[in-house]
Amino acid sequence: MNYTAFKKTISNYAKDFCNEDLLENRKNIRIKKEGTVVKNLDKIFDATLKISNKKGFQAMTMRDLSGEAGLSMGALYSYFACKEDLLKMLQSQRRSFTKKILEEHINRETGIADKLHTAIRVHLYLSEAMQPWFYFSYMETKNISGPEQAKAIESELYTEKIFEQILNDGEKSKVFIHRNHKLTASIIKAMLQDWYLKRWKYAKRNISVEQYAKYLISIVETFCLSPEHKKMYKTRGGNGLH
Amino acid sequence: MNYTAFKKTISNYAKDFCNEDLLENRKNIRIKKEGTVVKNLDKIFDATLKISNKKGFQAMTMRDLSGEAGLSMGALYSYFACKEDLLKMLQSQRRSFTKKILEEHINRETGIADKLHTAIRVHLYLSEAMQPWFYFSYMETKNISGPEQAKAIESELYTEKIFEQILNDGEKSKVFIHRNHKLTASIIKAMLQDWYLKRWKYAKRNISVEQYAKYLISIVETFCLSPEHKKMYKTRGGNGLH
DNA sequence: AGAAAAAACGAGCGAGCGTTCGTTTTTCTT
DNA sequence: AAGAAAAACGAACGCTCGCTCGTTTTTTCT
Repeated sequence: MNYTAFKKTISNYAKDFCNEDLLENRKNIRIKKEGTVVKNLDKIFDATLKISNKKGFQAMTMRDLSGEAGLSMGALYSYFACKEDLLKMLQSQRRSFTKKILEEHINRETGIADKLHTAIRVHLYLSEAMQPWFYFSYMETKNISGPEQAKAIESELYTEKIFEQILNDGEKSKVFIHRNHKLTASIIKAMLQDWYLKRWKYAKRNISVEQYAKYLISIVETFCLSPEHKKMYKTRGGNGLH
Repeated sequence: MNYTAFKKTISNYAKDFCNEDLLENRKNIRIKKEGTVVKNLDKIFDATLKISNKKGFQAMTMRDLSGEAGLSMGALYSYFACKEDLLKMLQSQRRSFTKKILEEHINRETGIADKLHTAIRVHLYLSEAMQPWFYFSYMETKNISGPEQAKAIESELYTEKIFEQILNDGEKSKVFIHRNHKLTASIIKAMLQDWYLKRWKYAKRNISVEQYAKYLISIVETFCLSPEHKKMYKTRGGNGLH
């Protein structure tokens, strides 16, 4: 699946998901009409990401946010109780969305090598579609309160575990050779993160998310795929190098 | 060279270097005795990194810093004019030190493959020895003022360029195969950065900097080394896999 | 259209920030 | 040991922050 197709499928998905997520925080929001909440929370979240990714969440003032979101100070506080709650809402919404999409795509695949491809590709596509949030989440994790920080770290390790599991399963069925899979999974995660942490760099060099995905997959396969499977894969249409 | 040996050589180095760097900012420091300046700036820098890496530089108050460094508010302001200047001093000192050490080690090597090994290894060792600063520098870059931010980005691209150059030279002399070296250099950088950005993770798993270096080198070589050189290297004592 | 409900508004509050400077303590000099 | 120079001190200042609440504007309902 290419990136354009992927983006279409998730933007349909996003609408249903948003309403679902709202129910949890509904009690803390003073606004009655559902439509208004969705519309304005969207503006608020976008503005938060835009400002925070420039100067940091802590340095963003509520006056900055008011200006960028096009809502008065008073209006803002109809949607959340305090600055920290705004962050909590934003984090929990995006995190559960990301998890859901990622799992669905991986579970759809049956072959081990395909699972690895898909995990890498979908993670990259997700981080491309929601780059501001992925960047934000990475950069702000250490500045947030204890319980929230724990959730962010757990989420990070969870993704890594997915890769480790795939590599372990692949070794059992002789698709991958023996390696330190925990370490390889860490390194895959690091390479995935570079895409959304340094987007400015890749944008300037005109490297598309598809190209990056291909390259990343080729590195991992060169390192992990067993010799027999390397050959199979080559005859199936190259491994995307160069 | 193992990490312990490396650390010894740079701590000797650091003392001379510190005095050298002082001269630049000497005019803004109200304290006369050189020894006092060196001692207290060290305390101030350490405290800054400790607090900032917990809650962010912007969130660190001068009262926090005063407490952690063991100096009064008034005393602090004898060493820098304002909070932002403190950051500038810290950044310029550590950045030029890092650059110097890295270059010296790489230039000492003559073989292309050795240059690649050394570049990876020394960068990892440096980031291990100065982990708080490397972490700080990465996390705070986006929050600092224009000119300082530009220097940080330039420094990031500079290191990447070193790797790209080595890979290009290596392809010419048939040590490395043809790849997109710019992209490979990016990815090497990403893997190096993961070491100091997620040290808590690697510490918990008891992975030493030497192990990580070995693993990283093996990934890069599996991907880049030409078939003939892969064989040569294996007979010379393995490539550190598993 | 007019009344009631909902949403948006923004000046103002107290707390806490970066920074200053008159004073006290420590160190050096003779 | 005493006076001078250097360094450290910390209460106080002006300003900006997160957040509130009485008021105004917009939307909904009959």
